Amino acid sequence: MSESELNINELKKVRLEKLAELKEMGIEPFGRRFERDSMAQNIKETFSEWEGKTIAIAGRIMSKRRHGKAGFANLADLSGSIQLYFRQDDLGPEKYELYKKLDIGDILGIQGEVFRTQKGEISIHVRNLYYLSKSLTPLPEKWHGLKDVELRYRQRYVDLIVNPEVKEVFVKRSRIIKEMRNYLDDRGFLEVETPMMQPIPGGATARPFITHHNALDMELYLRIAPELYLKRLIVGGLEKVYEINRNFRNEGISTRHNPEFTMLEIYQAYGDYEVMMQLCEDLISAVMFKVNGSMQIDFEGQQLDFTPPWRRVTMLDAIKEATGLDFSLIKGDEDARQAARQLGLEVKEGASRGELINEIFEQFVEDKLIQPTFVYGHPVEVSPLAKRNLKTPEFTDRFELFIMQREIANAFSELNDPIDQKERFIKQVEKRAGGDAEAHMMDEDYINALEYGMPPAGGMGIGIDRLVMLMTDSPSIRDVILFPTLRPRINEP
RNA sequence: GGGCCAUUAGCUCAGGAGGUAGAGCACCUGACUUUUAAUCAGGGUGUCCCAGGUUCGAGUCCUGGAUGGCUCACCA
Repeated sequence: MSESELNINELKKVRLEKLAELKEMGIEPFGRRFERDSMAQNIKETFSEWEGKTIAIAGRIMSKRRHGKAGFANLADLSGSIQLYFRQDDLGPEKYELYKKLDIGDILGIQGEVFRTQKGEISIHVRNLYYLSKSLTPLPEKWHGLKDVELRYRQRYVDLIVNPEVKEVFVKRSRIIKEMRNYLDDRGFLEVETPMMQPIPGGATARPFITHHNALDMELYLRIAPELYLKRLIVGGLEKVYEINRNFRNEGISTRHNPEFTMLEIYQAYGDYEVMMQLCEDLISAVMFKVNGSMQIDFEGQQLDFTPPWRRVTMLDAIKEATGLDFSLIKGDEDARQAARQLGLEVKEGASRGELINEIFEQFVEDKLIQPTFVYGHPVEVSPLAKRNLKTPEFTDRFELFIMQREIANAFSELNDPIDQKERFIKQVEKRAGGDAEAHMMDEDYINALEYGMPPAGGMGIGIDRLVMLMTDSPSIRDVILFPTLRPRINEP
């Protein structure tokens, strides 16, 4: 006997005995294909059409109430759950014995007639039952469900079985993404796939995961963003492209950060950041309406209103509003450092005006942005891939969408000047040499692509997980990712 | 990575001031042919997260560790 068999608990032993008994009766406990013709919720919603009819249904036994020679059980499928009624006089002693042996968690195929009990519960009067899968491990308690968050994330399959609201979140997540695809496909955008493993990880400032390719004997990085590849496609003439896929960032984990997360990135040739702003507002509000049926949602007790148009404010105006500081009057780096110190910020040696503007924004403004708000006009220092603003070249044509203090989208007019781009890469490389592990690496091939000529373009990234959090009122990113990253646990299933 | 908190039965949780382990659900035995958190009678199934230490004695106190949650830092 192996150790795991020795350590098996009593509850499991009982089920293994039942399994053996089923086999002795000639019943295969792990069945095969079952042709079902109905779903639980559908039967309940349109009962009059089903009453008295014989149907076939399949699902998992979630509860059982036996009364001597008759009894009930509840069967759950994807749609919901429905009550089953078993009666020895109708089933015969052999099949009734199968009912008696049922455990909560077993997966059955059922044939029977739809009816309503004396107490009014729509039910199925079972005529035949087929074991499709015997459950050997008992499920958590029916009333409280599974609450232990660690177990919920580690064993999401159990979470999905016993906590119906979890299933709803992920069904909704799927619908949100589907509606995004519909929206973009309808407007002529082409969905593409670009490398997840990149020799130079670009398109964002973040630490990458490093891996190694044996045959090529080279380091590869899991992508931190698809941006530079998608823009190569804009150079190539695909004009309107998007990608919905995972990014990987080797950084801290929190309620808003998972090492792998899903981004939607969109690029449109001949557009700019204002086109993207419009697209962003249209896209998110359209998805919101299709999925939620309303432009208002509750998030952690806060009413959010997605009705367009959304507020638009420059970063400098937002700072002025929150702090009283008018950076249009604070010109040099030294004056900026002085102003930042007055706000109580710890100012790094040599911090530039643009960097400080960004820092002040993050410190004093972000947490005030509750309703959907576009903040635009970011300093060029923190926007190495964005086009400069024509009138104020120290700022870029860039915006971020904030909802509920979180950055949901980031977009800009794409920098298509290869000479400017190269200079900005060089600045990033200098920062990197100075110890900033998140600064960009030089990407010569990307410069090469730009040198062939990239049409002016607008580009945007939308964090899908955070949007799903908002739309499903989920406090943690782990609630919207089926299998969030956790430390592996030894000696546990 | 720092701070705070948590970890007890399959699940949800109690365990006062250190005295040798509890409840509900689940499970097992029996009764019950339209119940529904079914009911009734009986049964406790445990590495009290791990390793040390203090003590006559530790689920409880101390030290270290593991895992998780929140939070700060970092970021999207």
